[in-house]
Amino acid sequence: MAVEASTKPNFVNNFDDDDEDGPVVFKRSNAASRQKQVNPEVRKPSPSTFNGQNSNAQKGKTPVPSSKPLPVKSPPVSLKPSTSSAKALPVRSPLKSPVVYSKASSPLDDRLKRSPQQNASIAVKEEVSLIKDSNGLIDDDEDSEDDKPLSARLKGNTNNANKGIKTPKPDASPVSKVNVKSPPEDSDDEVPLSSRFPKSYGGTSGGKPFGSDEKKPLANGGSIIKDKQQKSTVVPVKRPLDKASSSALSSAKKPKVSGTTTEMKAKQVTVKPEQKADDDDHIPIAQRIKKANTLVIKSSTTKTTKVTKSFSSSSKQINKNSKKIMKNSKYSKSTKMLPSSGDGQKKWTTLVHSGVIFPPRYTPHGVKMLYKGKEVGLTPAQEEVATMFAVMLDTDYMQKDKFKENFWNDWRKLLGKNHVIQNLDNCDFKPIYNWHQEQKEKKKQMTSEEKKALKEDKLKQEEKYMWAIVDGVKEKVGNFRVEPPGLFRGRGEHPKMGKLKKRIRPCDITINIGKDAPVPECPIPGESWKEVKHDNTVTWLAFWNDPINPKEFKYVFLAASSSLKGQSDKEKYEKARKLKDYIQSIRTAYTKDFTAKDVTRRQIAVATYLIDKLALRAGNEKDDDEADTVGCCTLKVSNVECIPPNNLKFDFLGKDSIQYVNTVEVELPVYKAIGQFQGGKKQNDDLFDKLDTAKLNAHLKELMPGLTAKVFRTFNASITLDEMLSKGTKQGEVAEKILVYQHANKKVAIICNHQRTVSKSHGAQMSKLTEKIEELKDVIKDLKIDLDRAKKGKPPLKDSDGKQKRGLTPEVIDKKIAQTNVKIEKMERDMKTKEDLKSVALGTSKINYLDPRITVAWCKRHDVPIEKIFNKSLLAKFAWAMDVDPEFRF
DNA sequence: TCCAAGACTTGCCCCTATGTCT
DNA sequence: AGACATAGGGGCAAGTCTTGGA
Repeated sequence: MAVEASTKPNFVNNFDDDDEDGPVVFKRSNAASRQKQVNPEVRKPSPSTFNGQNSNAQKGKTPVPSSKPLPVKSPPVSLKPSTSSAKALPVRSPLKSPVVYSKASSPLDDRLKRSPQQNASIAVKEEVSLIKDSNGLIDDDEDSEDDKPLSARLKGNTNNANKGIKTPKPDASPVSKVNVKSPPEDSDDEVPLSSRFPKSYGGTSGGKPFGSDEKKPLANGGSIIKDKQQKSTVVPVKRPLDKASSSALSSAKKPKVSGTTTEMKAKQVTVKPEQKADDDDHIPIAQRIKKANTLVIKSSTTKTTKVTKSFSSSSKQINKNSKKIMKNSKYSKSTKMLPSSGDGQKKWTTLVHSGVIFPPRYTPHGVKMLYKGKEVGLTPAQEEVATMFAVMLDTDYMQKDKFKENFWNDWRKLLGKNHVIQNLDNCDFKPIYNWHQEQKEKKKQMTSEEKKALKEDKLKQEEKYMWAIVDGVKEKVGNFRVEPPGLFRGRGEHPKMGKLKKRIRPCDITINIGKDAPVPECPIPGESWKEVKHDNTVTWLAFWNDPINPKEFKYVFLAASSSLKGQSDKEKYEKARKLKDYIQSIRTAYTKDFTAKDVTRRQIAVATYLIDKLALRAGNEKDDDEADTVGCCTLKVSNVECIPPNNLKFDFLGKDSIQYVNTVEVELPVYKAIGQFQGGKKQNDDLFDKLDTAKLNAHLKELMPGLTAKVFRTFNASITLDEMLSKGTKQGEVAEKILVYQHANKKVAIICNHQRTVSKSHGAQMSKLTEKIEELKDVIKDLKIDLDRAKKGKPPLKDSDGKQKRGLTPEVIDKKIAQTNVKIEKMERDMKTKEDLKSVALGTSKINYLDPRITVAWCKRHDVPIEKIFNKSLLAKFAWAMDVDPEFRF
């Protein structure tokens, strides 16, 4: 149904392959020069053989075809007048200015009592541990066990008595305190299973009592290691279990390609200003009904009766901030959300955008690489690819044979059979590498004016691509830049790493745009889009097939701050909140099924338990041409070790080949079931051989409409935050409250196993801090001596320069000692925090798992300026959550 | 019922701008 | 002013889940 965008035949394109001869206007982007180290710590300087160097920074400016301003009319309804370039379109503002909240929301259950959980062990990569030990300061409850698996750190344990560190430990509570009180039956339900565990099942185990910690989802992290496992062939055995995913809620998705169609000749765009939030005229009745249902469900929690109490300082801050953002963007924004997408169909009514921008064409640098010590001339196309490789000489990819092999296979095709270069081993890319380094250096040396000019220039070229007009509202586009060519950098042991990711051309790209909107002009003269669609059941603006895996797509979407994304974000969290109402029965159900006779049923029960307790991902099947990683449903026998009496040790590579290592005490029936599932299987066989994510999710949907495995992650993350914040926040300084927040954030990150590589300079930084602390301690020693002397009427000691110190009365000295002590304490605290978080990534959970309303409400309740927690982008992304009632609880 | 296409979310790392310290 | 540290944002890979169609 798609319509041809342009009438021009493609044959003209002189786009890329033909770069050499290419008259084209492009320059390659410098993406290729970006180096990513797989493992920075191991990074070795370029291997002898290939020495390369880098490519050009192709950041050139792409000649952007003249773009005519869209003939968009500004909707009369725009909430705020836009400024300047805003073209009078209303742009959704990230924040609503007046932060008002309602008092309506229910005080919410504080029944969520959960205790901390976990223990586990991780193999977090480190290099710093040494230092840590020497410092002797890194531990305190739960915070400093860097070498432990992330999850392990959650435990309250750690007998460290905070060597001298007086960190106001924010909330030792939720994590380390054992929740002894036995709440009413259901009180715990909303809490991650793990938290309840001990009570319910008091797993004997000689192991440490499950105690507090283990109750929440255990997580943990580990080093980033890759390993390869083979996929065992699974013989899916079906189970009658799931009747066509009953869930009324689910389903109902897109009616495929809507009106793409032929007639699309760009007409004048007429953006309808009208519809916004509540207009569902365009929604099919069936959906409206659904929508209505949804609303009912949500009503109690979501609706915020606007009341006027604006809350103190924080609110002001928010206002201020929002203004700032608006000012920056120069656009006004509407504050209303789009109508709930309900389940689906129509995502927009009118859509106008400018398409995508292409990376600049490759500009040959002419630097010759060596083959067997002699210079070799390459064509621009050959040189381009050689350069992609050369710039990666100092990355870990050079240690990977697969990378080199794949690169060589693709490059040699370009070289041709009879080329001088016959193998990679005799290649020396160093000259190119060196050239690239020089280019980088030059760029660095540019004056700030030059840099600024470049930046402005780029902005000017890109401006028009940055925005889309959705239903009359100006929204930011996310990734409007087409990915430049480069070598594929797969993570872990990806079988395709090193392959050439070819240049994307207009004829690879499908555009999706409103029927009445003008089709974006193809920026490459003589070329045309592959197709132009008008599908309003989807949100993408453009896509192309991934050159590495043509079966997959790369989409251009709106930015995270857009209403469309905000809406679905909100729905995600609402679904997770809904799980609260079902969690008890779900847990009861799967507990019962631990001993079911039907194996599939038992596997579903155990898998659900693991997903709930450990926040594991679902674990879809993967192809052989992907890195060998697993999730819950794809765990291999070898990934789980049974340790009597009832502990399970998990060790596997999860998403992004991040290692998950965690030893956890489980309920006896689970322990036994795992043993049974392993029985008679080989190490590499699937642990859950009767299960896959489709079956699992179908089952979950029977328990709660719309429930899928990943909802548990959101649920557990958010509820953990909510609980820790509400239990851990005390009266006091804002800084202390922020610590409480960070602490909770960290815990969630650990639960979700969100890791990051330890920075290269971490060790050095720690040593430096230690040194400074030692120096200050020496200062104190001297001061004490002076104090002593001063009290006896003697003059103070001479300073390091041998000069006599003056004016040191005992009072002055006392004061100095106190000040220095404060300094030391702060440094020690900082150091501890740093050590603590060196391998934990806090951002991921903040962006994806923590319901922002929890944060906003907490900020309001405790007078913490929201921008202390959310940066500019998060404020924009979570605009929809800003007016939440301060009493909101997840 | 199964598979694969399709759409969207999640996740880690790199680079750059900015802030802080010396 | 230069060195260093850090936050933020972009980039893009890698997941999850739904749906259409055989």
